Amino acid sequence: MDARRTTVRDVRRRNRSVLLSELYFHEPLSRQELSQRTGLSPGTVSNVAGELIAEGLVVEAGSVDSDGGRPRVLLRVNPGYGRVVGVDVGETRVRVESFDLTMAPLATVDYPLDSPQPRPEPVAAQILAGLREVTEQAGTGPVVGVGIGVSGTVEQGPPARVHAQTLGWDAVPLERMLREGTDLPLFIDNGAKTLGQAEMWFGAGRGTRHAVIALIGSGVGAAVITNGSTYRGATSSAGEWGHTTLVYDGRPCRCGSSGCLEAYVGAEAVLDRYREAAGSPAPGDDEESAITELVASADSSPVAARVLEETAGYLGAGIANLVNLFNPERIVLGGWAGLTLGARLLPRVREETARRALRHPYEQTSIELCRLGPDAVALGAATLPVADLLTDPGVRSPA
Amino acid sequence: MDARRTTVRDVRRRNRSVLLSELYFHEPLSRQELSQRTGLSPGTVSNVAGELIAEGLVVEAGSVDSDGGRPRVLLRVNPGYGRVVGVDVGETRVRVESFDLTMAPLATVDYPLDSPQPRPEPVAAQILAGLREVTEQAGTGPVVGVGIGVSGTVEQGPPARVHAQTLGWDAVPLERMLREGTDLPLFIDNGAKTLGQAEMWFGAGRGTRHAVIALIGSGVGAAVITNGSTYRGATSSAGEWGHTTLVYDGRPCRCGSSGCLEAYVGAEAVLDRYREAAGSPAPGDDEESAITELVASADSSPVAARVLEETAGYLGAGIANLVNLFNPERIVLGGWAGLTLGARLLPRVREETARRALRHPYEQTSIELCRLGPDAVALGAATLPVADLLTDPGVRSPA
DNA sequence: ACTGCTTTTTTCAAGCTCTGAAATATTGAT
DNA sequence: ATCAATATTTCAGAGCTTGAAAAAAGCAGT
Repeated sequence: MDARRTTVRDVRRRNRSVLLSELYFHEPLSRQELSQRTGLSPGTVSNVAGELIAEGLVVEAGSVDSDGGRPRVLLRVNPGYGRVVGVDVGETRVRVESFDLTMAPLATVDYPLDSPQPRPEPVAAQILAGLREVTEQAGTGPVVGVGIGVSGTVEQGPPARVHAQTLGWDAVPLERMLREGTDLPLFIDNGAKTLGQAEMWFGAGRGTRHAVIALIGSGVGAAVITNGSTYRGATSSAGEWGHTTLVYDGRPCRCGSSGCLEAYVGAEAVLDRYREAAGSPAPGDDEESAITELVASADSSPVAARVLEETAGYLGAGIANLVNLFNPERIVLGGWAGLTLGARLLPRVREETARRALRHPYEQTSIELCRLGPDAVALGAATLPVADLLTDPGVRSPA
Repeated sequence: MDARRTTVRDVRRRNRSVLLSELYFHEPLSRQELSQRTGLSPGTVSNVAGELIAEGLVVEAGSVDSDGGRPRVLLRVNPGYGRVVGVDVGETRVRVESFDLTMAPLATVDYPLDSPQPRPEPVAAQILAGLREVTEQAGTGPVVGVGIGVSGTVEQGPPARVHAQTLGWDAVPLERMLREGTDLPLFIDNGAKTLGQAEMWFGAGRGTRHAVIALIGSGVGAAVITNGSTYRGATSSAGEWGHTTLVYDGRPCRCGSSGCLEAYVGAEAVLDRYREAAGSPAPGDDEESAITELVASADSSPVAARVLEETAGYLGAGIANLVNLFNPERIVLGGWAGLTLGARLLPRVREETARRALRHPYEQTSIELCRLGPDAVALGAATLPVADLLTDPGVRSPA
């Protein structure tokens, strides 16, 4: 099927990748441990590690006793080998953040969007300005790459194009637009997917290979991770959980269809349902505080309690669908509304999911809350160039 | 992540696989064409092909002029290298079928199941008997492997266990039970998945890498193919489309939940809905003829027309969910009921899907009918050992 | 028949890569 | 100092692919 030849050189590429990845996620490690973990012979580990050290990607860092014998020299990824930048193009602001190679944050800038439906050109300009800014601030070493998480679906190009209904963007060639201002490697992806990536590397998804990060904000989205990598489908718009029909011919959804999950458990939808049930809007200046208020009032207000109870039902059913279709090891519930609602509703959501999902896949799944919060979109985006580096560490020029 | 070392030997393994697969799906091919298609140098192709020929996996088959020069020698996979057996453990019978390596059918035997809830032991005995039978009948060459498609979810072991609610099987160690009667390599999988595999190789899924085979029989299932291979999830029970909630708190489903897709578009459910609407059961002795009758009567019976129209709506919504979540290139509608209903309803189903799915992923998808019919479960199962052979052609002993 | 021309296959030295075994390095204990 | 215990490095050996050159196999014309 996959008619791609393999040469001896690919062997080295792959083994460099295996070694570096192992080190990245389990540092510090001695050559000897590395040999055991990767299955490579000590000779090869020594050889490859030497190469990586010479290139500056890896550094020796102290040593540790080994009862009686020569001490083990510990190796780590060199955080200063280079920097990566993550960009979060949200619905209200552009955030640009830089990190060292081990994802320690270095600098951040935020730009508010001037309109809820900003034109793409100024946004691209903001991204480029932010890029310059964080690059000039703290940190040394070349920028290895830039990851960009956008709240919309991204058609992987080249050049990548962005379709974002909420921003009013249709097939915006963001990659080409940025390309005019920078030569750095660019990685553009959907924001929900980059957030999912962040949870997989550093949050509640750690250690699993099959997970779904279910995100509830004003809208609803998901990142599906299968076999350790983000599931994209044919044109990388997979995972549109929010617009999955849950209530046939139910409430109208902003996508034009009706009965979508988002029309029931999205923050906006929850508040709408409350308003209809209570006859008056939920208190709070904005969606975010309104949801918080709603959850807080559940103990005293029967109406709020009922709306939340119903929400748990819908959400449980939506999650059960994920369980049945994807059979993940873990479902991670996040997004700002997901966290607020989940803090109270998680046990009920688990029950409702159990009631509706098939027993066998349900038993294989744990349902948990996100650990990183909704601001991790930029972190996850910055992860993309690092992942690329780990997958194929070798094409780039040494520092 | 994937801490697996690679050695020089893997290079040969992979290239053997690439070459053999290319040949399998595009034969006949000359060495020179093979070199172009795989990207391997002529020298390597010659070398690897020679090895495969010596082992009997590949044969030279005629030659073809090449204007003016030395004629090209055509190569093909040797159909007589060995045989494969496919088993279909359905709800009413066990079918065992043998094929040559290129999937030309050689022999078939059927055994009716003595009860709708047969005990596993006699079924295993029937499989083994069928295996002996088809092996002794037509065909020569050793049996390379046996694939088994079971109507239930299969927990890939080892040993593989089968959970089949309709058969009344719970964690049946089918692999171990068969192992006592044969030493052949066994591949056990869900019947919907093997049928999907058959459609991918020889049916409506050919040429795509991302597809969903949606199957409607008495129940409803699906096989999801991503990146060219069947999606299994963490414990290989992924793709349970039929028990996905489509109508929140809707009709009760035999799985214990309610509002499942299966409770609306499964053959049994369609007939139930007709009975409720018409006040009398649909004509026909069994489910299959009843569905056929129902479709046939739609032009004259308003009730039948309405039930079918509603079915198209539910099915369209269910398919739209697949489109949104998996973003496939193609949706293939099959199963005996799916084919009968689809013959009439396909245009309406497409419309309903379009109405409910997101525009972008919908435009990437074509919706078609199965080409192989529901009997291809055994064919698809027999495909499993072949796929294994193509992936790693080398461990086995030469013919 | 023989020669020249064209195109396909095979052959082969070179250059990589991993491995297992042996050699070397490093440190604490005697 | 010397020994013992480990950790690393070195190195010959074997397996791969490659690109170039050589060989093979027809066809056409003389």
